[in-house]
Amino acid sequence: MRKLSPTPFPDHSTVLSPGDVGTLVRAVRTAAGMTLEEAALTVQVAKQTLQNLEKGKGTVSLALTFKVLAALGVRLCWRAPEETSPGARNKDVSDAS
Amino acid sequence: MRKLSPTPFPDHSTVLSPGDVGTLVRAVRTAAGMTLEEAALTVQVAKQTLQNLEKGKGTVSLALTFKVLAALGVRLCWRAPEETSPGARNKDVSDAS
DNA sequence: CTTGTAATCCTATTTAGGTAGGATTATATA
DNA sequence: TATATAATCCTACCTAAATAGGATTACAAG
Repeated sequence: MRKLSPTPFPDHSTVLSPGDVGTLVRAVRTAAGMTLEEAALTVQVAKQTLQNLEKGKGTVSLALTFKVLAALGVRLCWRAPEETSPGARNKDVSDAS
Repeated sequence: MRKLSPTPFPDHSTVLSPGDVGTLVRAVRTAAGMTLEEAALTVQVAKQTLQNLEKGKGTVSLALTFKVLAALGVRLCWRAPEETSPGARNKDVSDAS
């Protein structure tokens, strides 16, 4: 029985690229002890697609992405722009970077 | 000169569906006083695509989505699963809904 | 009401995503 | 080293995304 080597979680909490999503997804999946194919079956998405997502290819659709994130129990949250223009709102969530 | 009616920001900070992304993008865009076509030009994406994004169609790709979010100055962050399985990491942010 | 403009909707074309299936490579353990 | 299995890579097919362009509708202000 081969052991799944868990990949590290991102060091920061920000998610601002497909690559960040991929790192996150992979970390959660491996932490849960699921193989790529297992996860693909669970989430009901092609293993190739899941791999593309984990590899940070920005080709995956939003629908698929949220489907995967939901299945893995990952939640995203937003932060408004610094000071784009007067009237901009902001919700602090303990910044990291 | 017609006034742009700003759409409200989401009431919650979580982003767990294409619809949430759309609401967010539209709120930021209108808050910045940009028209849909203006924004499309700025971000360099077809106005139809931007509209699909704002309308919550999950068809838009991750790459396009982050391109738009970056251009609008919106940042996303993640929260690990509550207690998916033993060994899972957790970052408490006291969420409920 | 009229006018200017933003948003929505529509169509066609091109490109790329999503998928299944299998082959190949890497790697953890015995 | 041998072996089992996870991960990566590859091919091909079909559907859908992304786009440009224009028409239509909604709407705020004069």
